[in-house]
Amino acid sequence: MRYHRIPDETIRRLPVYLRGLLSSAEQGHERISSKDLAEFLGVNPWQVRKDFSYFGGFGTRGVGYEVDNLARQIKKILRLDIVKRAALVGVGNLGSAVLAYSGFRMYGLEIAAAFDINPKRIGRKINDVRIEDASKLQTLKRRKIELAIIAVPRDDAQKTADSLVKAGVRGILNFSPCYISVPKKVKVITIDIAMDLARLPYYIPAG
Amino acid sequence: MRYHRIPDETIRRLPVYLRGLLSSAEQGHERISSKDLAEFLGVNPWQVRKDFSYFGGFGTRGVGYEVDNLARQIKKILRLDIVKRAALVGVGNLGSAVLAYSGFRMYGLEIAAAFDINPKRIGRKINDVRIEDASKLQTLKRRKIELAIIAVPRDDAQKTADSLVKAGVRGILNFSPCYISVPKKVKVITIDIAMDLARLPYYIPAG
DNA sequence: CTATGTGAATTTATTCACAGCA
DNA sequence: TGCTGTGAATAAATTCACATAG
Repeated sequence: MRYHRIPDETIRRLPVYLRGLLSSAEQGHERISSKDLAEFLGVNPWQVRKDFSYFGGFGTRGVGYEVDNLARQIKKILRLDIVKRAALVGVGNLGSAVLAYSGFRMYGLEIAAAFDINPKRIGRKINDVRIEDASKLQTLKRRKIELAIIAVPRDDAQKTADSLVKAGVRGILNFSPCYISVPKKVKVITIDIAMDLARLPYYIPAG
Repeated sequence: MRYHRIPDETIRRLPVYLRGLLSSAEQGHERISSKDLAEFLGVNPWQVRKDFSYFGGFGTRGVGYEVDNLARQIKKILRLDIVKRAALVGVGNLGSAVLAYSGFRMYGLEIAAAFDINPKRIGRKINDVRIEDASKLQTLKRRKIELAIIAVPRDDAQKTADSLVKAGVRGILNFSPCYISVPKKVKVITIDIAMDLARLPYYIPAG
């Protein structure tokens, strides 16, 4: 492998591969070929191999990939090899669902704190996480929590992000349907549920 | 404008533009320039103009875009000009949040039906939608509902998708963390919350 | 003989620079 | 003059084809 910039799309796919590998391990497989992995995930085998090749390749020619090892390598690349803790801000409908969601664990992610401004919610516990007053967001700094999930109403999203950045957060998963502006060193990924649904009708020819 | 295939990425951005335009209209603006729209959404002005140019261009040189008209045009392209009804399958934590979410309306989308297999949930109402027995999925055909949201546990996702396809559904928003296989005529968009969060640490250099 | 790894070819998407119209 | 619209240039990503290693 020669020096390459890693394509962003490759990074986007790594968690997909990881998911497939963890499933495969669950099913007791020790080895998997790019073909089988690709099929399971709905992508192309050569895409899989190309993606891995950016990191030097993890397989054995003629054989395939060793499932556990590959999963471990990907976790390392994604910096998921040590458990990462995240804070949730906004424990409404969506926030509560996120807090109750069990799918983070497989990636070594843990929702370790939750915040809200609603006094009725503060103090309650969901999934062993006590909901704290959102005015205490600065405590994230000394708690060394650098990831956050924003699930507040749209009009509060930007100032929530500002507080999070001030508290040292460096990665934000944003569920609010708006663009949020942050310093370059902070990475934001926005999920807009309605927008994704809104894109479906385009692909459905007149009916 | 010459004949072009519309890039998929352009389609992906159209709902983003629409969101910006609706916000702009809300704030009382009648016109907007590609520069202002782009800034508001966190994209480049030339990207905005290029995207619109695939459809022939909607603006007036030297002036900008007429907000209402542009929003209407985009809705038409996305086939959101007439209200589209969607069914939700799986009314657990995430499903309930989706059902309670108010953000669909702005795109002319409506969650018009909800299904679950849990007898405790069947019959309950959330947001005026009565939860029906998931064995009644076939009724979607005569109700002319062609969009669906899957929010069931991972291991039920594929067979839920199969039932939906059988019921005539042609667009699926899948919240289950797995690939689901469908006929080519059906479009699936998968949102995997954990996966998106899992991608953040990569962008955060050692700390 | 099998399945990986990777340069090269191709396709797709972004960015630029400026012509064209109000 | 100002901002759109768009070919052309550039960059990025995907696909291919096959050499290579086990």
